[in-house]
Amino acid sequence: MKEVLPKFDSTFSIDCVVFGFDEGELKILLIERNEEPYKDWWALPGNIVGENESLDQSAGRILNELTGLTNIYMEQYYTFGDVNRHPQGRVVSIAYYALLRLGGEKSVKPISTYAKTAYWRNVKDLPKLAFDHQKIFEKGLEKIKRRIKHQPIAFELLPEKFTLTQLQNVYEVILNKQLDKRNFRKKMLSFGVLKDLDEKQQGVSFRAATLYKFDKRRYAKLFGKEISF
Amino acid sequence: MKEVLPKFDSTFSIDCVVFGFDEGELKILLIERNEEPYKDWWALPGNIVGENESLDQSAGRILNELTGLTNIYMEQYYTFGDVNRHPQGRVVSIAYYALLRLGGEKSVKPISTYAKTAYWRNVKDLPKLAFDHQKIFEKGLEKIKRRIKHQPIAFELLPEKFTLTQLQNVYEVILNKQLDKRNFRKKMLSFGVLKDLDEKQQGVSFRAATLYKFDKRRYAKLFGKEISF
DNA sequence: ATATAGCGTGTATTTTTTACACTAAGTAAT
DNA sequence: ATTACTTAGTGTAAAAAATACACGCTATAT
Repeated sequence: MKEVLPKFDSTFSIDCVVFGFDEGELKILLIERNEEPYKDWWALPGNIVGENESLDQSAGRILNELTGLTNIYMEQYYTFGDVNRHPQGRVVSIAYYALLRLGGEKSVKPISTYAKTAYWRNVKDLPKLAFDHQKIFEKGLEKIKRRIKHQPIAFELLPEKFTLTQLQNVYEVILNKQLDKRNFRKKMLSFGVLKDLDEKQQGVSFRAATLYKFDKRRYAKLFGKEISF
Repeated sequence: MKEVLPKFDSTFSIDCVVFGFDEGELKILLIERNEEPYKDWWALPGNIVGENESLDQSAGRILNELTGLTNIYMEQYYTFGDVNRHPQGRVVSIAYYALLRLGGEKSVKPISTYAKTAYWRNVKDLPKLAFDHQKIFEKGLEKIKRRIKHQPIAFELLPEKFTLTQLQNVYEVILNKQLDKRNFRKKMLSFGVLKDLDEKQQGVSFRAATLYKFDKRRYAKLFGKEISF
C-alpha cells in the first residue's frame, strides 16, 4: 500500500505563537534554542509532528510540554512551506496561535526539553528570530487582530473574572489603538454575553471595579451572530 | 546535515477548491479519479508537493495542469492533517481555494493526466467526495463567504468587464442571500473602486447594462481601507 | 406599434457609530 | 477626620451608515 506514495526527504512541524496578556502588554513566548540549526537564537516554540498525531494534537502537546497546561485555546492559521525555510531540509511548518491567561497566579513557567530557556516578550520588542519565525509571528498577530473583531477570543487572554477596563485593554493592545471607554462598555454590554458577577476586584489601591465573566452559554445561543467590533 | 531531522513515512499534498461563476451559479471543479485509492470517485483536484516547489508554486502548477491557465487568483486557507485522512499513509494536505473567470469565452476545459475527467459542478449539488474532501470544500466555501465581505475577491470570478447586476449575483450566490439592488449599487459605487467604462453589454436581448471594471490602482491606494460588506 | 425583460434611480426611516466630561467610590497619606 | 489621588462608572446629542421600498426608462424582438 504505502509504496504508492512518493517519499521525499521531507517532514512537517508545528510552530506556535503563544500570546499572553500581562500588565497591559501583549506578549509572546519565545524559547532560546539549544540545538543546531540556529543554536542560541530566539525562536517560536515548535516541534516535529509525531507519526500518530493529528496536527491539533501535536500543537496541544507542544503547548503542554512548554507550559504544563492543557486545554489551551489555539487555532491553526497558516502553513509555511518555502523550500529553503529550514537549512536542514524540506520542512513544512503549520502555524498555530495560542491564547493564554497570565493574569492572577502568573502560573506559566515555561519549561522545555529542547530549549535552554523560555521567556515572555512584549510583541513590540522582539529579538531577531530563527528561521522564518518573524514572518510566522507577523501573520499570527495579523490573524488575531482580525479575529478579535468577530470572535470572542479576548476572554482567552484574561482570567475568568475580569473588569471591563481589563477587557478594553486587551482590545486596545491587540488592535493597537485607543478606544473610547463609554462606547466600548456600551457596545460590549449590548452583546449580552457578559455576566455581571456582583463582585468587586480585590487588592487594588483605588476604587475596585465590577468583575464580569464571559457567558459561553449565552454566546453559543446567539449562534453565529458575530460580534462586530 | 539532513540526518538530524527525523523522517517518517509522511508527505504533503495540495488540494484545491476551484471556484467558478457561470450563469448565475457558483461551481467548483471536480475530477473523477483514475487511480487508487478512491478510484472512480469524485475528488478535489490535488497533488503531491514536489521536492523543490514551494506550496504556492505547487498549487499554481496543479491549477495550470488542470486549466491551462496561469496567474489564477488563489489563496491558502487551511491544512488538514488527521492521521488517517489518507488510507495509504500519513498525508498532510494544504488546502487552497482558487477563483476563476468563466464568463465570456468559457475557456476552461479541464485537463489532467491523473484524472479521467473533470467537470464543473454547482456547489449546491455535489456528489460524494473522496478522502476528507467534503470537509475541505466546506471550509473553503466558508472562507470565501467571509472573505468576500472584506476583500475584493468577487471580481476574480467575473470577466474583466462586468455589469453591476452580475457583480450583485456573485455576492448573492456566495453569501446565499438576496440583496437589495439599489442599496447594493449605492454601496458598491461608494467605495470608488469601480470604473465606469462608458460601454454597454453586447448581445443581450434587452436593454444593455453599463460595463464596469475593477480599478486595482484605486483600490491599492485605499491601503487597507477594508471593504465592509 | 407593441410587448417584454432587465436597467437605473432617490428618499425617508431606523440603526449604529461617534464624540465628549464629570461625579462617585474607594485607598492612602497626613 | 480631612485631603489628595486614582480609577470606576455613567448619558446624550450629532453624524454616519444601513435599510426598506417602486416605478419609469430603454433596448430588443416580434
